[in-house]
Amino acid sequence: MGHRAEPEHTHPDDVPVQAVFAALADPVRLGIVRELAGSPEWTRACGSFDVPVGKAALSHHFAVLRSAGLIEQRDDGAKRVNRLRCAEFEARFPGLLDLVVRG
Amino acid sequence: MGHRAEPEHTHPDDVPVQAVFAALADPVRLGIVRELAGSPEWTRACGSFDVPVGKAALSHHFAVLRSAGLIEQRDDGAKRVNRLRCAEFEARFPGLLDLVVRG
DNA sequence: CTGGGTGTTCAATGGGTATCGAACACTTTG
DNA sequence: CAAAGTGTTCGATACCCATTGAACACCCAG
Repeated sequence: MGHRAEPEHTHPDDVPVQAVFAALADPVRLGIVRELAGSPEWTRACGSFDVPVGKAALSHHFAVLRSAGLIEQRDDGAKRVNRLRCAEFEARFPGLLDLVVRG
Repeated sequence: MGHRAEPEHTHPDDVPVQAVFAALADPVRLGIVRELAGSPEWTRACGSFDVPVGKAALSHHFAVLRSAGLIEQRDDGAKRVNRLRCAEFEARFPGLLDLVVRG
C-alpha cells in the first residue's frame, strides 16, 4: 500500500511571465491546455489527450505545464487526473488564458 | 539615391498566438519589447537597446518581433527606428502587452 | 570621394530541448 | 499471483534556434 511520489506543483504567483510564454510556445502543450480548458476539472487523465507524441514526451510536457503553474495534478487510482488552474492563473495573468483558448 | 530594402511587416491579425508566445519566450526579445513600451514611438533605433548580444543576433531578434506582429520599423536616415504596435496588438490580443510590461 | 556608423546576411558553432525506446513503479482487474 | 493499464525516469538522438565573426550595403558627415 505504498504511495506514489506526488507531483511538485508551482503556484502561478511564483512563475515569471517568460516561463509561461515558453511553456505555451509548444504546439503539444498548447493543445493540452486548450483541450483541458474545454473539460470539467479532474476529469482528464494524462493519457486521454489527443497528442501526436509518445508517453515519455507526454509526461515531460505535463511536468512543464505544472512548473509553469498552468495545471494541477492529483492521483486517482492508477490514473493521474488534471485540472486547469483557471482562477489562480487569471488572478496572476489576467486575460492570458482567454487568449490561449480563443487562438 | 537608392532605397534600402524595406522590412517585411506582419499584421498582428495574421499571427497565430503560438508565434507570439514563441517570440516572447526569449529574454532578449522580452527586454526589447519592455524597453520599447517605455519609449515614445519612432524614437528608438535598433542599436539603442541594452542587450547582451552582438548586432547580428540583435538584427535576428528584430526580424522575429516583426514577423510576430509586435513591432513596426521605418528607415530614418542611416538608422532604423521602431515602434510597438500597441493599438493593433491590443485589438488582436487584449491584455497581452500589459502582462509583458508588468512582468 | 573617403571614413565612421548602422543594420543585414551568411556560414558555422553550440546549447537547449523535444522525442523515442526501454526499463521501472504503482494500480486495478482477472 | 499474474496480467494489463497508467505514468515516470533514464540514456541517447536529433533538431531547432540563439549566437558569433566576417563580409556586405547603405547613409551621413567630413
